[in-house]
Amino acid sequence: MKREKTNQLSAAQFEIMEIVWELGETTINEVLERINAGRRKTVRRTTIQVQMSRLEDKGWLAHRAESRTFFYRPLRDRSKAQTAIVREVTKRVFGGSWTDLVKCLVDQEKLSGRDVRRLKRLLDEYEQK
Amino acid sequence: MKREKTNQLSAAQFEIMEIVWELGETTINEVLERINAGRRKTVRRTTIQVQMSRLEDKGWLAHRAESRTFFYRPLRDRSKAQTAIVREVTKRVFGGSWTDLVKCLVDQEKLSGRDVRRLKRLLDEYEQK
DNA sequence: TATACATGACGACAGTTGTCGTTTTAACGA
DNA sequence: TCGTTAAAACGACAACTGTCGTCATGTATA
Repeated sequence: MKREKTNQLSAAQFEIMEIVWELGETTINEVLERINAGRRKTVRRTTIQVQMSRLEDKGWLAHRAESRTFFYRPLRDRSKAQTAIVREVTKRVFGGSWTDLVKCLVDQEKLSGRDVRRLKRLLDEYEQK
Repeated sequence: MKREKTNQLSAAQFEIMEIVWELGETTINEVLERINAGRRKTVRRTTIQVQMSRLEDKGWLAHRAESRTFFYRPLRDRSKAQTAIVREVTKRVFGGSWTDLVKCLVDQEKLSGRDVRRLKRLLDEYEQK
């Protein structure tokens, strides 16, 4: 009956986090502005506000108040979040096989020649260690 | 106010699909048995039933009735589903950069020497074409 | 000072998800 | 034939999500 709680980022929440990671310490208005920049369908301020509160509940953000305005800062790294997501997908979708994931990428034939060379270089570097 | 509908697989739904992909054509009971095999916390039959109905609504499964029993079969490939998920993650989490995704994997230092060699071979083959 | 304005607080709502419990009904065995 | 039983149908519910609208209040301005 009870579902375990995850504190995982939803799509909209990740998008907001991206902006906070980029700006370092920021306000609802700044995030709102970024979110709505070049968007056909814009969202309201309260939407962002609620999501940022939820992000705080989940432990991704913290804020301090300066006068009437809240300044939010990220509590966790972007790379940590990315890693967690990739790990989850690898586990859930590829039975934990990292190579199967990469194989899936390669099979999509979306990699350019440069991409391939870049990856090989990455792997070479990795092998050095 | 209106959200676009996705027909994307949820975690629990993907897990059920995995079983259907493996078994080819199967019943609720078979799926239930697999799901509950080696699980601390088991789920009820209706849980599976509801999820499989939802999968049918979303276009992932179809069924035929034989006597009182429904036989379900997958309508889409496993690899297609995997690809869709990887593509979505790449786009949403890595700004569409496949190489950044792989870099994230490599940075986790979870790849074994054999993994690396396997990947390099994969890339070599890919380069041939 | 009086008032408009900006900002966070609250509550709401429909859609999805993960999970059940209960009801109906067809099929099978005594 | 008739009761038992297994399957699907139905409906429910709490948690989360994406999105609002409205309210209270402190702040800055005329």
